[in-house]
Amino acid sequence: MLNNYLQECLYFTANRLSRVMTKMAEDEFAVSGLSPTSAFLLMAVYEKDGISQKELGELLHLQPSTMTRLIEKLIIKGLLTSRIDGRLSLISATEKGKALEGTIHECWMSLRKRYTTLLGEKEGDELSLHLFTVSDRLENKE
Amino acid sequence: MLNNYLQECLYFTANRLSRVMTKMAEDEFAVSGLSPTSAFLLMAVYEKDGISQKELGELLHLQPSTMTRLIEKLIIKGLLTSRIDGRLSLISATEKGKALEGTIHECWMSLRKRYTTLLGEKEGDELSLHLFTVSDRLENKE
DNA sequence: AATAATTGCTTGTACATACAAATATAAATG
DNA sequence: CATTTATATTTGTATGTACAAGCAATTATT
Repeated sequence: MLNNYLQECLYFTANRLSRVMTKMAEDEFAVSGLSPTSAFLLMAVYEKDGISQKELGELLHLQPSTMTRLIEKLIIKGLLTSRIDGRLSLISATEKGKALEGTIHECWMSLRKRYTTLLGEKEGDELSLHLFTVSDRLENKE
Repeated sequence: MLNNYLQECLYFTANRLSRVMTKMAEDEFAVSGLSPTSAFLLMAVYEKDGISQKELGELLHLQPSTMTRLIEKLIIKGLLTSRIDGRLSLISATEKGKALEGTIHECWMSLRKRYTTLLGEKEGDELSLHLFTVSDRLENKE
């Protein structure tokens, strides 16, 4: 009976999956010396040098204060720089930051391989896309 | 291109969904004065008075140290008691804890209603069950 | 029975994320 | 142009969860 509650509650199942995936991702990204989220943040900066902090937050679906803290750490590590433009904070990768691009990409591929091996490639990708659209539906309507 | 990375990465989509659902659940459980996880812990104790801390952890898929901390808080609130039996810690609800059963059940139903309204009842339930089995598959095979 | 190994719980510490309030800049309105 | 409002960021603080190391109690081995 309680098991039903747990399996049927999207709060619980989503959080559990999140914990499992986080552990797996931290494991795969460990060789880069970065948390998975920081790694993705860097990827976003590779794609668009000088991207604003706000836009980064929207991409990653993280709160402004969280962005401040994440970026702060990466600046301290010497991987990012920021310059202020009006009320925007524009973020770029340093040389040291750019040097990590290959490693990060490899980590991301290992991670993907690891879970698609367990779930099947098709199912893994479909699930991920599904979760993306579900989050949208849950968030964008009030 | 980056968007693809984000939509295709189960780490990201799972974590995003987890954040969305956590916020929704905290919102719905607020009237009970409990975090959603604490509320589910109490539900587990209602179902099996004197359940061991270990078994609770297995049900909720949380680490032992996390269980210690969660239970500790609920004991301080006067909702649970624990007694030691050998190396097990057996957990029961106090009268005050039992008095919350109705409220908690209502919160859980509102939460479920809230997301099934957005996703459809069938899809919401199926997704939850799916995430449950996916987590199992990702965890139980090494 | 005495020592070793296992099991369950706790404690210290750390990390990711968030909210609320504060700050700083820009835009809009009178 | 002065004042209000909106926007982007930062800071202080809080919460949930976990890991690693330690402690305590039980079980196994000799």
